[in-house]
Amino acid sequence: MKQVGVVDIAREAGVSTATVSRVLNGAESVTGATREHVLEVVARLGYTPNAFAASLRKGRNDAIGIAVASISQPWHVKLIRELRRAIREQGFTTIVYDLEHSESVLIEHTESARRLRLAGMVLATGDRIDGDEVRAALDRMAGTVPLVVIGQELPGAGWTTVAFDDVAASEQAILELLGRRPKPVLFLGEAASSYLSEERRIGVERALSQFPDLLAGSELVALDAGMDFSVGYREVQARAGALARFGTIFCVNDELALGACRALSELGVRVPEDMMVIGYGDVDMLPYLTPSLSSLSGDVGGVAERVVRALLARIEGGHVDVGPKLQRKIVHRESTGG
Amino acid sequence: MKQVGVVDIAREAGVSTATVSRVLNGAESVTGATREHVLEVVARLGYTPNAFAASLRKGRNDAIGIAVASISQPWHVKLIRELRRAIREQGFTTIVYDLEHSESVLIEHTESARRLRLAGMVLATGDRIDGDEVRAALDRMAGTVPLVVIGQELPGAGWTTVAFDDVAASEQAILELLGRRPKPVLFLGEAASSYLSEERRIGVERALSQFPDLLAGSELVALDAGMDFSVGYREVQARAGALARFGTIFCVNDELALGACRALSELGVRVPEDMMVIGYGDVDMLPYLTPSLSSLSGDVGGVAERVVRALLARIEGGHVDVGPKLQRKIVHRESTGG
DNA sequence: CTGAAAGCGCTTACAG
DNA sequence: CTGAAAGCGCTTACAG
Repeated sequence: MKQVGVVDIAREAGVSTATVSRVLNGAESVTGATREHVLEVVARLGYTPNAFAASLRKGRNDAIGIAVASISQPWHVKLIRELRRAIREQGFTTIVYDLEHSESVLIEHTESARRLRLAGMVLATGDRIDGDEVRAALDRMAGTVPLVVIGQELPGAGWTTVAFDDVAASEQAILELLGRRPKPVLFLGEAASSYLSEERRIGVERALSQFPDLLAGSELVALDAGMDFSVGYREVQARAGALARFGTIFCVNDELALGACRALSELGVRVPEDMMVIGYGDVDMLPYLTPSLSSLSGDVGGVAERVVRALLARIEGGHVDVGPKLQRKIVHRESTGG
Repeated sequence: MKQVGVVDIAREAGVSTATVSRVLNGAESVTGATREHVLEVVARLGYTPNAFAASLRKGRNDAIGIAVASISQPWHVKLIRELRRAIREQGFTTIVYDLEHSESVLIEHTESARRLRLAGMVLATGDRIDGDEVRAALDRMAGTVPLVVIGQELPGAGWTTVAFDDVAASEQAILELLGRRPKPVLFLGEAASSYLSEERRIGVERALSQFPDLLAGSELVALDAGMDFSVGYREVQARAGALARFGTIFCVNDELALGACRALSELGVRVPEDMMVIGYGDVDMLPYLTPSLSSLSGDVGGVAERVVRALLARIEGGHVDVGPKLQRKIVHRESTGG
């Protein structure tokens, strides 16, 4: 069964394919009566234009890619929602890519973006993108697809960056928590593969360096095993005997913090009385946990807005000043004493 | 700056565009030397084929759509991962659609699927799809795009369904829990808009109907407000005075169960001593909550495998017997007494 | 306001 | 094993 095309519609409606195309693309010039008639035929024959033919002819694709490190992480899902909303307001469609924290998947997606001649691409990941292969793939993609990266700045990159000031956020949070309880900190971060962890660790160190004795007692862990609940759980369990020396567990994301809390509860360590716990991202579920979890929150809608503004500027061949890094704020809940 | 195309490669390599195409599509017939040379030129000029032109000419698209009710729900994300893996093994690419629990978004996506001439579509949602408009859009899509639906069966539908036997799962779970504690049940489900809730409610009723006095004391709630943490929390809070009469809170998903637990904890109701709580889906985080949450789990990988098998059969114009409904099993954790 | 015709960039019978 | 040429289904100058 052959699908119906413009020519079928044109023949049936007694007009040219040009007129059909004009009606379907909302051209002003078509007479009311003609328009009605064509639309009636389109509906009757159940015609849907072939997107490939249209894009090929137009020489452009109105889709913008949204690539996130992992759709398993609620923060990224929130970001996707906000970006979609902002992008659709500008008349573009979106296509979501899940990187699954994998370099090879990212590289594949850059190729897909090129093949599809995407109008633009947004990349949000805390994983490093400065490895040789990844960097080359991104540079290659950015050559034809305007790119905006969320979260990390690379020297000499051919794209725009929108980011939170995580160094400052971490520093300030640690100072505030040390004010509540001046004891060493256990920082659960990720190894060299994570740009975000690096930034956040630097902030923590910066704050602690004001108190050399506390810094000496602190432990800044660099994990290699991903960042989910199980890892937070395992790392705290592994330090069961040494927990008394810490006053705060500072986690590079909310999932780690959740896992850490579970381990503490099993070990009989009370939160926040014996240990404060805080995460990063301020995901929706945090108020509903027991204890409810404190976190460093950031304005996702604000990020989306900036990203889209920057992307549109790039698409139109210009640049735009995205302004200073965005600020985070600390949200206290039970896990830091409310 | 015009993008480079096959003709540029052909000219530079001193061959025809046909040969370039053959090399790029892995045809057997090309000589080793020619192949090497063409690939060298492709790499040197940084050529990426135009996906629109290729698909238009080939008359097909090797992409399969995966539409889920909401990517905010971890169970759906797990499903996406498994489906992607299974689909890619078959040589297709995937494209993810987030329905955001919205009928209009679903309808838009069916149109997108038609325009893109997708090779197939997988739809996973617990929301009803038998409303007039939605049903019409799905029928229309299924006319050209092979469709497999996960989770709900519709009479006379032109697609294949793969589903869990949720009626049986709920019935069995309730019977088991009544064995542990013969008290009335508070069921938190969704209103008429949810097919899944309906199935699960029926199972619960079926089990309770064996114990008329318990059925009389039970309450089967039909919520209208979505299914996230906040709803579970609010509904339990709203029944603060009446909780003593129930022995179990049975939730239609894990997020509701999490919210319910938080409310119970605030009200000083101990889980599981005073109240058992169980959810649906067995999401990854459950073991790390306090208390850890019991749930009805299902084999997501098994679903993905069946779906892909059914979809391939449809794509090739045939049908396939997907077999009986899949079984769930109850996973006991602290919230039901371990 | 409308139509005839060219052409977007590929792939694939067909011929050699 | 390779090339010349047709054609996938649209949209858009161009002409009327």
